[in-house]
Amino acid sequence: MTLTGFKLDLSRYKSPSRRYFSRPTLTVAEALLGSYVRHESPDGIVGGMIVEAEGYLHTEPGCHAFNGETNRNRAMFGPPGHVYTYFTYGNHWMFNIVTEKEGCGCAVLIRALEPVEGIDQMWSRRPKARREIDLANGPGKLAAALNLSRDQYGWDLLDSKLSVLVPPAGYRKRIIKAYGGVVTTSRIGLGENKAAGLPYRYYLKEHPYVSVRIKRGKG
DNA sequence: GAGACGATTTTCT
DNA sequence: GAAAATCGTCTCG
Repeated sequence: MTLTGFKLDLSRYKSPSRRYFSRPTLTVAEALLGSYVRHESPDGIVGGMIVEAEGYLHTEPGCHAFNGETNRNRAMFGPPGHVYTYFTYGNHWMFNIVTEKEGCGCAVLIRALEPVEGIDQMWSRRPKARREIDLANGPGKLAAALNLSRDQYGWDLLDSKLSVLVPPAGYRKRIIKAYGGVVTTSRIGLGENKAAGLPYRYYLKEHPYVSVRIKRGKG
């Protein structure tokens, strides 16, 4: 039983195929809600259910790949289902999943999750958190809680210590319903001239572990 | 090699 | 609600 009352049955989750990640970025971003991220880190397994994600398309300036390939964003141009991590604001790592065809430059930012496995380890990696809800309700917090950083850059989610597991369709529908459906809004933290208004953010409406609830856009 | 900036978090008012 | 903290990456010279 999780803190939110919904009984998450991890045994029903399975590894997706490569095709799961090669679909359109926004499709993947929404599909990842209710999915599970699991990291078999050296200090133990940590994992949780994704409750918030954002899509980034190479065609819009909010995306790191908008201006082409660089040393930093190279992983975004790799095969789908691989990991793109980057460092920002002097302190924080962000965890992204590459989508669409290889060479596309598209990805999904995982912004929040509900801790399920390895919660003790998450507490140790998030010493400033006061409540369990604060362990991973933001992209920087999430990466810290899951022990993700430069080390995971370019990893394959289908063949590494870091993986995504997806629930059966019917079970996923129950999850979505349990949390009041999916909300679509504009993305968080983008400058005004960086396609800030595009509705590429998705989260579980009533889930308490979502990072930010007030932002313009539909929903 | 210098300067500007950021897909954030935390603390203080 | 405002602002500091903090440093890798990119751009330009």
